Amino acid sequence: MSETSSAYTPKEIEEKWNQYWFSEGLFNLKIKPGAPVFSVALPPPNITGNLHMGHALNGTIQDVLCRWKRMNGYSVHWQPGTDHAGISTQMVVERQLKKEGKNRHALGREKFLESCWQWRNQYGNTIYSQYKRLGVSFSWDRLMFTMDEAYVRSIYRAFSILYKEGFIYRGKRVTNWCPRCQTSLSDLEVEHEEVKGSLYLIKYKLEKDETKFVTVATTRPESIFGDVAVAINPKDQRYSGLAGQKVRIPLTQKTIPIIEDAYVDTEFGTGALKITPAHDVNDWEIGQRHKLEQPTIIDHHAKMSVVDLVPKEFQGLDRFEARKLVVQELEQKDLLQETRDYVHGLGHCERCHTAIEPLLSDQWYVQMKELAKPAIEVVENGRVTFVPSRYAATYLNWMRNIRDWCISRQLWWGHRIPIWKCDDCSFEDAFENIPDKCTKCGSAKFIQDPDVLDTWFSSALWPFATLGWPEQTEDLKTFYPTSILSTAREIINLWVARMIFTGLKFAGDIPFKEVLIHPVIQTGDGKRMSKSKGNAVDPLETIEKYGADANRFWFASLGIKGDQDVRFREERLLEYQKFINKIWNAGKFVLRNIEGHEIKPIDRSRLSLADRWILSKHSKLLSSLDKSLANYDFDNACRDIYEFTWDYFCDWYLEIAKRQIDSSGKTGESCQTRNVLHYIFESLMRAMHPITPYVTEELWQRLALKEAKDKPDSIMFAQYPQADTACIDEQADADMDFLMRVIRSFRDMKHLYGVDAKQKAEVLIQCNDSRETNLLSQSGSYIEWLANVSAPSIVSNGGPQGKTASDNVSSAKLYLPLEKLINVDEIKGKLALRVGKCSKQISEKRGLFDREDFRKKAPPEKVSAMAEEIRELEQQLNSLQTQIKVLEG
RNA sequence: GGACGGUUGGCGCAGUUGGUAGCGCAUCACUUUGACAUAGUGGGGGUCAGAGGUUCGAAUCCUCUACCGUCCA
Repeated sequence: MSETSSAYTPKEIEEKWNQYWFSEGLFNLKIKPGAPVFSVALPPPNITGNLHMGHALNGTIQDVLCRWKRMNGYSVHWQPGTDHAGISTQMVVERQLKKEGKNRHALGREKFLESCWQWRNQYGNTIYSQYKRLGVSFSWDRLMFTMDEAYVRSIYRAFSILYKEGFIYRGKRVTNWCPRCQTSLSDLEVEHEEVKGSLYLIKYKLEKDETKFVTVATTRPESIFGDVAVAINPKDQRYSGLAGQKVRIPLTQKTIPIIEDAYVDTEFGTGALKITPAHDVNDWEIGQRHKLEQPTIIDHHAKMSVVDLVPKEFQGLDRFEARKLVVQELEQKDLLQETRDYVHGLGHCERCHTAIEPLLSDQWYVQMKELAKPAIEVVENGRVTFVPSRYAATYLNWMRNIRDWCISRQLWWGHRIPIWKCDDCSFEDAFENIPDKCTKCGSAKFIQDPDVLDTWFSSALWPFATLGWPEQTEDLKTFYPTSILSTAREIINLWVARMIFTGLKFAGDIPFKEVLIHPVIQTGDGKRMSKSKGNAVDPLETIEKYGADANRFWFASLGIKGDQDVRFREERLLEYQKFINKIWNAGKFVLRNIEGHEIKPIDRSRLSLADRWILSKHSKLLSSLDKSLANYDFDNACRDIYEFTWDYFCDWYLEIAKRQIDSSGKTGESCQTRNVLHYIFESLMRAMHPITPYVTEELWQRLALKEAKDKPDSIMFAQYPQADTACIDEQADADMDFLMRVIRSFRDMKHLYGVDAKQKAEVLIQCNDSRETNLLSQSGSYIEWLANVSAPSIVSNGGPQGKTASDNVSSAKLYLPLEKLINVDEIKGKLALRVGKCSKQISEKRGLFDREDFRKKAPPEKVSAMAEEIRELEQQLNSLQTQIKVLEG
């Protein structure tokens, strides 16, 4: 970066400071004895993942809070880490093996796991370097991985507690089976999607009288071989008397009973439901109620099983092939009554998008009812709160209707379920340490369960397992419960809920006090971003293009309390890139002006109006920032910073400061101006630092007084600026506001009448109010400087005669004599325009004011304010009309 | 089917206890004065999805409707 570069170059600055922050180890966890604690656990990204918009947004939110708290003197711990992502990682590694012509079964479990570790060590940490570019202040010396040794110990302890207390059981249930991934999935890992399919109406002939039949509606005709009953609603008149009779399964002639069950929806299809317990969750439940068999007729690969129930010609066929063939044969035999187009929800594997096959299988479950109870209570009684609060309902709805959690996965990569079973004596138990023989009979054939745990089982322990639980470590005592958890709403049930119940169960306390749910960033046209659709915007590219600070400012400006979805807009990044550039240039200006001058504390007794005004605005900014950050109103914080910096500091104060420095060396004002410039800008850098760490570090390092003994190594450890209420000066605000209106009015008049902006026009102000007269004479130079007019002459009465533009601001009447400046003829038309505009405003306001009800019932101050507005407008109109007359005469 | 969110100038959005609408981008005009043309100055542009209600007065509160989106069944 060179002193003279006019545009900000983010990449250069970001690399420079990243290098410094890391080489000095500034991000390493430091516990300050006695200081308040702020603790955050980063939602661990998946080792197969790359940084996406959600990570970047969420990272920014957490970083803003962590940096803010750190600057406020807190001991801040932000726990970073990654999770092993069972299915994803296994898929990635298997794909790689396939390219090499290998597969995991040929390789064997042990070798396969070696490949997984190899892959993880090579690629599993890329997301860290991506987070680094975003500038997040993790406790970088505390990286954790869910398969680290210490972490695994926590998992085995947690599992074994649940097992010994009877919360974990093995059960044969219909689970979501992914035929591609060859594993079961929890309900939450299944995505429901609308698909266009068909509803087939199939005739099941009555055993007693083959001329009669019951028509059953189904979307899965291939499953008829697994039917064990046809169910009807007991209230359904159409089928009265049929219960207890038998029907024949088409194509096989097997007889099955007609049963009655209130579950059957009479409105759906024909009102007769075929029951296939092994291949449908609801059918399984009905089957349980009626003590029916559960024959499996589709296998783990979603092919028709080789069993007697399935006719030979279908055995081994893929389920969709079989469907076609079944339909064909039904048609041939006139057993297909009708085929209707039908759109219905179908479960797909979240990872590979294969249609889920509901399958009866042995799985491990966690009994949830009792565990959920305290987790519901802590949200109901407000110990854990959601921001925005509406998400508490999402959470409670899930938890109150909680079903048991299927925690076993038929994978190799992950935490192998710590249950051993003896081949000889059938003894089975959970162990935290690997046993070498059966603890009951001593047999060596003591074999560990082949399945691994759901990845979310390990993630559920994240807030305390990372801190050393089950050991009562200092870290755990200091940083648990954590302060906030920030995440996306899609994992409230998947993850947040599970952390809350495990936290209460194992760590004995809530895992966090507040849950911040940020919006989801969609594509520009409101679609969900996804890698597979190829419509995802890569935050690394936008950081490269616009700079990390601009990206972070955008993320923060989205806030978390507004819309639940926001659309990606490149224009916004451009806007904030320009804003960072603006700050850069303002910084350059300040630096250039203080160079070679001794900066001292501000002498309050020698301040100009503009100095007092900017100090007042600055104090107001700081107190509002404090409130905004404490309430997680990041959007408000950004707006306030943007407005202060651009509209007040750059547009007005800097322009006045230039002239103050130039013109009034002898009064000593220039010296105060430099002090004020430095004071405000240095403070602004600290105020902004949590949002835009790079540009603020760069400028602050250059601004910070070198002689200051206690100057910290980085702005990240500097004190967050506090509002100085003594600086809040309502009178200065009002006075500046008046002068700004006068200045704008002169600019406007010059423009309106086509006066060359560079021409220093002679102006005159007539004013009767003593306060405003004083103000105009004391600070009249602001008008001269900023409106580019001559020093205004102020008179108490008698405006100029002749061809003159005029305007009213408060009690002041502004005159701009035009004869010498422009062609007077043009003016008339322009004045007429203004008359029209002014009259329109008056009639609008009159519309309200002239209503009797308004004057009678509205608060008196509102009525008088309105009257005042109208009076001013009328005066203006009057003045305009007079002007036209003057010009005409 | 249930729950939630959104609908404000061309686009993206503000609008905290109701007082007749603001910002950024874009657009038009003027300006290259030494922080910044990734700039400055000024202008034009909306009656707040629709309907009804409460009120002297509603973008803001209530009811219904439409459309878009998300989550859970």
